[in-house]
Amino acid sequence: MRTPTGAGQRTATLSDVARLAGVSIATASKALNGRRQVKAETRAKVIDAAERLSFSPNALARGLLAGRTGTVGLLTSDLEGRFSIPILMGAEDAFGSGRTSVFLCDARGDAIREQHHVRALLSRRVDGLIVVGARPDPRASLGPDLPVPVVYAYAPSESADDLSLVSDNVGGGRMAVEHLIACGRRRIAHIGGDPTYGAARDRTVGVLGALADAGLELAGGKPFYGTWSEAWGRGATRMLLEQTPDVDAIFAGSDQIARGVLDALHELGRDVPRDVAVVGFDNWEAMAANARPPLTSIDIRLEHLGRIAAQRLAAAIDGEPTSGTEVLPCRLITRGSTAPQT
Amino acid sequence: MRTPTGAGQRTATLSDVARLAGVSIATASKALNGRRQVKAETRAKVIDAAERLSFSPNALARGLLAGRTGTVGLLTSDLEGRFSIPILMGAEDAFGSGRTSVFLCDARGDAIREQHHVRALLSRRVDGLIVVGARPDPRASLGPDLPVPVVYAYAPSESADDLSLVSDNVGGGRMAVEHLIACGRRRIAHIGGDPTYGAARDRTVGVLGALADAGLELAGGKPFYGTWSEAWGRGATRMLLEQTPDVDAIFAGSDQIARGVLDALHELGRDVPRDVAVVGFDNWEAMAANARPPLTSIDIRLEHLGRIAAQRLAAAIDGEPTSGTEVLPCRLITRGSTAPQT
DNA sequence: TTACGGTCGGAAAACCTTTTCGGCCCGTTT
DNA sequence: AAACGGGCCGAAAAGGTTTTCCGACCGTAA
Repeated sequence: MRTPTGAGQRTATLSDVARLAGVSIATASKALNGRRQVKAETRAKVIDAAERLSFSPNALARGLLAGRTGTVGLLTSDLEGRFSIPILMGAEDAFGSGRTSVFLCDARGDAIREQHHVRALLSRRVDGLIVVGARPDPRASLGPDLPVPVVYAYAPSESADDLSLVSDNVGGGRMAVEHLIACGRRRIAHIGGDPTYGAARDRTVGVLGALADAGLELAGGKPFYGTWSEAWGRGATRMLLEQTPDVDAIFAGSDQIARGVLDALHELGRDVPRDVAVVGFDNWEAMAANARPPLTSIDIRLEHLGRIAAQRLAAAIDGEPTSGTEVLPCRLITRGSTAPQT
Repeated sequence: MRTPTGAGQRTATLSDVARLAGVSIATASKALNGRRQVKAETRAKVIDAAERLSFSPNALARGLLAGRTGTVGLLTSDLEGRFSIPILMGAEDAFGSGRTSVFLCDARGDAIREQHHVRALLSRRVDGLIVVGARPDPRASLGPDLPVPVVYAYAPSESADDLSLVSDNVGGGRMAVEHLIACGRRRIAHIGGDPTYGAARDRTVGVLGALADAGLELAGGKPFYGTWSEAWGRGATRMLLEQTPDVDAIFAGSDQIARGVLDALHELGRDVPRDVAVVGFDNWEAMAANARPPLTSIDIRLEHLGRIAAQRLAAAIDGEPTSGTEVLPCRLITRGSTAPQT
């Protein structure tokens, strides 16, 4: 066998440790794992030997024996990592510094690649999978007969037998509008994103609900739908103001759209937040915090989503599976674009 | 043993396949791996049995035996995934649909977490590591005596014995200015990022080089340094225009800064690109493509970086290690903010 | 009929760790 | 003095795969 590169010697194995410590392999194993059938003195000798050899137990052998690898796959389809990295962080946090590691693979929204990765992960005997879809709409299930539990996050599975975790877009829309109302706004418009996204429509549902509860009408008469782009935010704002000049608040379907909204308002000479308050969605830090003024936004708490996903997955691995769709609440992040009216 | 959740039956093993096919384990293995000491008819029987049981070989057992796992760890410290996801994609591409998988872990720039992940990856016997730093400056080496080869990408290692891959910030700065000159600009200013970043200073070096070659001076007299934010881009632009009103081009140290520059120029009544051309850096799609006008930017080709990193790592794993720092060229992406003067 | 070469299948070792069970030794009790 | 019990340690099996080597069988040539 060729010696690996930067590598020094072949990695030490347990029998190397045992030999150096002058004990059997079994005793070495027990000593290192805290089993208490070894004399303290013997244990110390073994531990010392292990350190000297910088021994690290072979997780392959351990996993082979235990039937568990302490490994979880996070399969994403996110092209920019905006969603998956926070979810990954949350999941890592949930597993803490324990034995379980989370590994991320990117399928790029390609079903072939996804299949490839699933096979690779399963052959490596991960204990479970977290699947993060490309967009928040329901996606095809990986199937009912996988050998490990699966949790779908961000995008739910089409199958009700799977466990899915999604964020509460209806509640988020409601939250945005309630905040605007609390800021004293009454003529609230909504510039949504791509209407082929369920999330876009759900947010509108929340908007209309909150308005109805407050006895208000949607300014502009109807929600505007377009694309998830700044350009659409600009265009829609111009249309809206032309048609309904007395708008005093705009809830945008995403932070990108909100950036366009801010831009257009600025150009049209409307002060934000004095004349018009603006709320975005996603709390995409780079977009929202750097806007002028900084953008109030609905945070969908992806880290939290990842943490819950990991908890549910751990429970399922331990034999307590769940199914159905769990809807996680959003959170309002207040910034300058909605400073309450004075 | 408890049966896993969504799981059906225990996963099939090679001996299950062998039994179903009526052959020995050895023969089953050879049949599935294309060894040619089995009759075609026997092979067919085995393959059929494997499919019926949806057999997938246990990579743990295989790796244990082979001393190789076909696994590479991508250890990142990137908080938003803007850098690591493209690098991950490039690396996955380089390994193609072959046997090797790339798994990403996030250390969040925390040395403790990084150590933890390194240990976890090594105990799982990855064949190599790609380390992606948090920022493009040199970072501490993981050490010379790891049992597997390591490639540092984006941020070089402090040790010359390691192999590092970085993007050519000097060349990128040069490229931006040369482009502006080619567009007919002569009074070119530079609004850089955080001067504690080597990358910020390197880009300036390229800028000054290109200007010198063309016999030009830097407009504004000196490069401006600040932070990597839109706010800084806005502020610096205002300062710059007050002091040097006849500027006809601005090269910004990042796309975020460039967004601020565009914003300020717009506010000051300068048309882009007619009065002032603007070039950004990073080619951060969401920022650059949605700017108004769309932003010409220097692309540091992270996918390419990931691809090369994977190739070098593969070579090192195969016993042909390299060391030193390899500098990869950038690429200019032309958009509306520098339409050539007519 | 015997010897020989080639083809194909199987037994067994190896990879590394954990755990069970048996055995040894020493001290204590009857 | 004999028996018993407890504390420590080691032998061995198990987990799933690949590979090496050996043996069996068949057909052909002498």
